[in-house]
Amino acid sequence: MKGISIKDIAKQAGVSPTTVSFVLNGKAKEKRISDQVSKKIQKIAGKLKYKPNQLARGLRTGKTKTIGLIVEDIANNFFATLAKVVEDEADKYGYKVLYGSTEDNTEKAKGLLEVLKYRQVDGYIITPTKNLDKEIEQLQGAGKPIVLMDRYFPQMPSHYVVVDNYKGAYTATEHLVNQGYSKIAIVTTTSDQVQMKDRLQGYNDALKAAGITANKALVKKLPFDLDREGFNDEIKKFLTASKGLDAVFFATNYLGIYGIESIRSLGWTIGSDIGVVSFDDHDIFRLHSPAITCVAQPLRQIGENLVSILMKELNQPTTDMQQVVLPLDLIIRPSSLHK
Amino acid sequence: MKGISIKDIAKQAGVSPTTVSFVLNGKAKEKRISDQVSKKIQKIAGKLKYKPNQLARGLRTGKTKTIGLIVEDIANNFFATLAKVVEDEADKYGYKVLYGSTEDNTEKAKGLLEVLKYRQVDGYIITPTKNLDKEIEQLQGAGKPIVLMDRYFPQMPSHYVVVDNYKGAYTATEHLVNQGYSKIAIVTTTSDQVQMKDRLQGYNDALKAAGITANKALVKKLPFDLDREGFNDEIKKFLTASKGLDAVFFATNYLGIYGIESIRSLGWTIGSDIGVVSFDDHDIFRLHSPAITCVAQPLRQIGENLVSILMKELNQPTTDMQQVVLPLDLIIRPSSLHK
DNA sequence: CGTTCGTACTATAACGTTTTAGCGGTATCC
DNA sequence: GGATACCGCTAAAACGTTATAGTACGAACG
Repeated sequence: MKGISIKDIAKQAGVSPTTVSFVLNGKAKEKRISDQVSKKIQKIAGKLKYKPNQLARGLRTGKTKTIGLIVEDIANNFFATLAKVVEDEADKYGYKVLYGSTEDNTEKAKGLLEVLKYRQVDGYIITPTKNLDKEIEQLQGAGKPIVLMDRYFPQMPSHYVVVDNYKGAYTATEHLVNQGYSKIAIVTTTSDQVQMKDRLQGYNDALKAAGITANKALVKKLPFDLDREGFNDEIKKFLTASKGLDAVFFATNYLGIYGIESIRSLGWTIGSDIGVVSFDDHDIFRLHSPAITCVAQPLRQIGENLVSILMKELNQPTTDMQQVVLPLDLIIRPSSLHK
Repeated sequence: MKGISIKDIAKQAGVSPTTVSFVLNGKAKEKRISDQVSKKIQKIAGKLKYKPNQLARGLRTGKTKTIGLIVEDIANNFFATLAKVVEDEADKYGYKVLYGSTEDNTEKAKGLLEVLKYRQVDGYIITPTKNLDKEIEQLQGAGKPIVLMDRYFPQMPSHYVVVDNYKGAYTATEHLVNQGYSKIAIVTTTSDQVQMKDRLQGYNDALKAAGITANKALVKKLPFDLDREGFNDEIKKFLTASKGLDAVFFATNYLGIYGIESIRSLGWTIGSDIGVVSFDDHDIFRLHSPAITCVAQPLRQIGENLVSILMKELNQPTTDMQQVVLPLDLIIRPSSLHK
């Protein structure tokens, strides 16, 4: 069950494969193929439902019309929704998406890059892990367009699309202060990557601006690779250890989810016993009672920017880096209003 | 920045590309290449970090080591989690995944099949839409292994991995009856595909078995393409129109989520005012207060089965169809206990 | 009338791999 | 001593494209 090839069309039209290729690639004018022949070829191609073999084309041209999408965890709501947007947008340009999850593990990420590289993807959208800068620079050096997302390497020039993490965290913390909460903790990750640093900094600066002195005991950093129980145990331990604590800011959506679960299992009432704000929106936050205040990322915008930058680079590479920082929305809900 | 090719290795080793290919494909013994040469080639390949060009290989062999994953909506928790499992499992066999979302739209699904076909994926995992049987049969006819998931076409032989929808719905409904609820509604989709039919049948039969006469006014079918507000409006309208209603079974996870939102915005108390059970588990159901009883799908098992069947078919196609029906777990939570 | 030019195509090579057929040489057989 | 078999390897073709160089033909030019 072989597919239709350019040769089949050539045979039927009584011309050479070269001519068929020219016509089908819109080079009829340029290559001075007569309208007559041109139309005949078009018609036959249509009738036979000819679809170019992307492998052969890729082998010859070096372009596969495929982009690699590397995320932290495709099962996570944030990345899955983004994957959908990327799929949609890429499709508009005729590109398909190969995806992979790093689990925030640098070795896994390197493996993914390797595989995608020898699968000849044309460009990459990457949520980088720690220490992935060397590999990324190497790919860039090889002329492969890359757009980073969610985070980037401050010392390394690159295209990226991120959100204003600092301001998001600042606004969230400020909001808690304005609502009358004063002993405000943050639960974040052990990651020292820029996005988490910025969030922590935003939290710290907002407290300082409110005249609240920093208290290291109110900052809890958790590793990525705990399981559900591990997260819950750690969070509960942390929350109960901090006397007088009256609000907590969770720095990622999954921390927020575990956080809610933990607080509930402690029997505390969200809002009055403890104010809660989380980074990232999620159906859960909207539906929880009380609903959870959050800093929402503009997912569609992020995805659109990622793909449009990548496509621009694929078509006409430039030397200047496109760096987009999108604003965040603070969505205020009851979880932070009942002090 | 060309990659290392088999020719580079051949040159360095002073042998022909053929020999290199034999050795690197493990055919050294079979093709009687001497250990000496064999080892030399291995060493050079290792040193140069040779990675075969998958395009060239694919062009020659017709195998791309890529599988196409067609789901309803990759942004949906159920499908995203599944995509992760499929990614993991496929990786074990050296396969990568190209994905696409149908939005339950047959035309989109056809488009996806088309694209994946001329991208030469080796096999498919498909959540079929209505009327996709013709296209699937055609692909099967072309010798492409396909495993269906979530649903299948009863009149068409195919491999599939599904869950026991009938029994799941039956058990869920029976549970509501046992808890003392008696006027039990179901909110399902307009889809007349087998998985939804089975769920509806399970619901009906469980009621019948309990001596409760069917009441068409308690069955609500909603189309897939509403927006959030549309779903909420419809559900609210339905729930308030049914006098005496004391429990409701939502037949998919997204319906369950909208359902909770709707019930809450009506000001009803889940559990006492109205018992709730949903199909599919979700973080939301676990974290909601009260937590929502649900019929959970064994995601990892589904994914593992899908990939393992597909791989078996890729390696040694058989004529008999592998059809797996996995059992479901009823996870009982407070939303269905307070009558 | 020989040269140049333009038109409308085509032959051929190349991309990197795998596969088939085969080659030159030595050893074995009857 | 001629056929046969094995050994260790290689030449060449093929997969389906695209890009480069070129060709055959007629017209225009000087």
